[in-house]
Amino acid sequence: MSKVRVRFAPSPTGGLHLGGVRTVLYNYLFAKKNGGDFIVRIEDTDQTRFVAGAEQYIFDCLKWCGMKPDESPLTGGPFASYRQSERKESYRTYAEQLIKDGFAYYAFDTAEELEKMRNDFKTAKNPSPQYDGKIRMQMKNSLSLSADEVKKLLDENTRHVVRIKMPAGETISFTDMIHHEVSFDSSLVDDKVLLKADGMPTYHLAVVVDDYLMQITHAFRGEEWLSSTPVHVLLWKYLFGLDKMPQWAHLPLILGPSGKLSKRDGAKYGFPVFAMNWPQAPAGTDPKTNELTEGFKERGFLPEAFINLLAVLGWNDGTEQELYSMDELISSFSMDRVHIAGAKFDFEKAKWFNQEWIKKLPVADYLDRVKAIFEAKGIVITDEAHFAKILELVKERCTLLPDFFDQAFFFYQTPVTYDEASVKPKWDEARQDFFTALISRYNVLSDWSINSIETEFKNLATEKNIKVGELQMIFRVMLVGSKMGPGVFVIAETIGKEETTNRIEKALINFSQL
RNA sequence: GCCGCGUUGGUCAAGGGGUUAAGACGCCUCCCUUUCACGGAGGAAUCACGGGUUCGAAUCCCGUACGUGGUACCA
Repeated sequence: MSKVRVRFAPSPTGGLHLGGVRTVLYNYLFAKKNGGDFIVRIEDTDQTRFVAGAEQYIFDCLKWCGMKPDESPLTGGPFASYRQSERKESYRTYAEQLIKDGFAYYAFDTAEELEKMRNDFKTAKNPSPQYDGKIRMQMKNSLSLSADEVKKLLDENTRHVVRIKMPAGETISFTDMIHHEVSFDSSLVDDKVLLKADGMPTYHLAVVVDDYLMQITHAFRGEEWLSSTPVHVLLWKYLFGLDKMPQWAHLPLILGPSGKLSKRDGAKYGFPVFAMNWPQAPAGTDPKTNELTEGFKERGFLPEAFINLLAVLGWNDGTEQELYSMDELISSFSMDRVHIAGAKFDFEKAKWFNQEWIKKLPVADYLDRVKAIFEAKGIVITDEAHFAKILELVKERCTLLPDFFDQAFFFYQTPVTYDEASVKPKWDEARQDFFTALISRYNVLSDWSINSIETEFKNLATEKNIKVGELQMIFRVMLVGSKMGPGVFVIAETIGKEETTNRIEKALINFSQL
């Protein structure tokens, strides 16, 4: 038996969104689990919507997520090319063969004629008439026209497409790894276009031919493809034999808060829908969408968290485990535990995954990204080891990467404003006296460690007969500006003796006005 | 309209004839901490509806409703 080969086939007409990433992920996990190959091919047959740069974008996303393909347009491999536009000729050959065998036919109808047909046959009961067995003899094609007429049209290079001739009254059934047995009545499926007038194949012809040529064993895709699977099954039967057909798995959809998750206006939900920023909106769409769409990466997600949350949205291994690394996913994943029903995406839960991964991973893993956030806000990090210590101190209170700035900026910036409302009720001469004395004590403190800083503080409080608790709160506001952050004495230790006493002094001046 | 697929708390979900119907997110209360968070202990909240089958149904069957996908020379 041949090795497992799965493929992901994005079309470069938009960003790589949640559903797309999860589809890749399940493909990837299945391939890795079974020691097979994971290949990526590009479905760039839709010239009018093709977006330059999209291919690179998709690969950048996959790379960020940790899913490097074994074969792809960018990595090469034995079945190159992996771009459908570069395989154009082979599709034509197969289309001609189908016609020769009586499974397909030429259709010469123009766009106007098709539109006319749809209008003429449109009724309340049938709002969208199909080009199917019931009406194809009334259209302009090699079935309805005489052989001479067809030859003439062909000789004159009349624009035409190739359509599949759907049989009447057959039940087409197939096995899906998730949905199990699925069947369709062939009379209800239309004569799909296989080869477009420009010579490009449609998805229907291309998947079948490419899956065959690239020896794909398992084809996993979104559930939106389920309805067109009968066409693909027939094509396999006519062209290569059902025994060579890959195993199908139609993955459940990821839904938005109200209905389907749409790629367009990703801003609508208040959370990203793309893996990474998608720099160009698809050509030909609403100019309104032509703005920068936010990605999970840019929002401050860790790839580990992003992969993890997507993996368990539609699959679980039956245990209570929720946090999985990529390696754990590979060993736990199984297709038969993928859910049938679609799942609503919950951003709150997504954030929880990120928070867990921030806590779980060493800060070194994301230090560079956080550093960039600080530098973008004007804080230059010169001592990375010190920076790492600070991140370690605040990591458990960060959900998204940008939170590190909000949680740790005060290590680098002396407060300019203070939470006076908290200090004012407690502020009096005794406290002022205490902190004035504290400066002198700290100035002569030889061991600037958290323990001695704290001991000195508490000793002085005892001497002055003031409760330590409220002094700590005031001390915190002096150092941070507000009631936030890790333990006060850790903060003092981290910013150093000089900065600590400076901040106390500065606060003393401010508080004297209270 | 037609065809396909689906339906366990607000969300993700386990459970596939007998369970007090797990767990997680979110929400609420309390503890810890005179900051926030983390952590800990609790709480509210669920089998879409109607019929069967069965001693017994969230689980099996049939309808209905609702949701969702397709119905393009888009993928």
